Amino acid sequence: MSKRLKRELAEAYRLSFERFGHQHWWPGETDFEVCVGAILTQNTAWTNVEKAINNLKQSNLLNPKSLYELPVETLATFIRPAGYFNIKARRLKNFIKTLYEQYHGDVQALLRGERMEVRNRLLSINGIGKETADSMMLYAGQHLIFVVDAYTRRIFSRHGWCNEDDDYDEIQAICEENIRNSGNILDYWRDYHAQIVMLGKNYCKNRNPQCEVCPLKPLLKTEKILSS
DNA sequence: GACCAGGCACATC
DNA sequence: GATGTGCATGGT
Repeated sequence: MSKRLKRELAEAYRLSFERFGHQHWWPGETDFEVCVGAILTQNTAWTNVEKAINNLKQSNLLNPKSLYELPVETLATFIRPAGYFNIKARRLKNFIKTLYEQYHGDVQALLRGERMEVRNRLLSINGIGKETADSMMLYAGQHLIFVVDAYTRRIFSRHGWCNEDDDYDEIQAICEENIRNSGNILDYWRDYHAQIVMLGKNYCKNRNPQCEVCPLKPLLKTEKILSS
């Protein structure tokens, strides 16, 4: 039934890995940096996020205590290159307030616990949605949870692996059920999501997909599977 | 100059 | 519950 789906998703990874190699995500030296990056990269190119993070690093502000004490208006000036800097400054402050006041600035403490409990804990922070929460859990924590993003929906629906209008949780369920391997699943899911982003950035733009040179081209002509 | 980027919350119907 | 809108910089 979904054997074919499993096979295609495994093949998609293999083809992408062959092109890009292992991505060793998430980029970031500490789990705290991963969380900050997860908020800053919302609807934003990573190159812009890097500038913002470097601004914080150069001023020795990239730690829970410093950012907790930094006024939100000042924070906004540092993260300006990441775009949406006013709203993101508030979102970062919301996250850090919870982290600092309830978990002593300990990211591992914040991320510790049963998966849905931790997820709901993160989702209750204004400015953290499903993708941001799941990214923190998968990459900063050790949680087995699959990160879905705009590229995932686009690539999966174009290949018939999900429906165009499936919501976040539906696509996540498809991924978690059908993307398995016999080795280290945590590492596999981390790099699988990274590969999806690489494919999306390079070959699957909204208006102008580059299917001819996409490593997934061999999979494109297959008939649609997975209907409900 | 148009388009795009690793979303999210909120208003309105 | 579905749909629309504001948020903003920087690269192609």
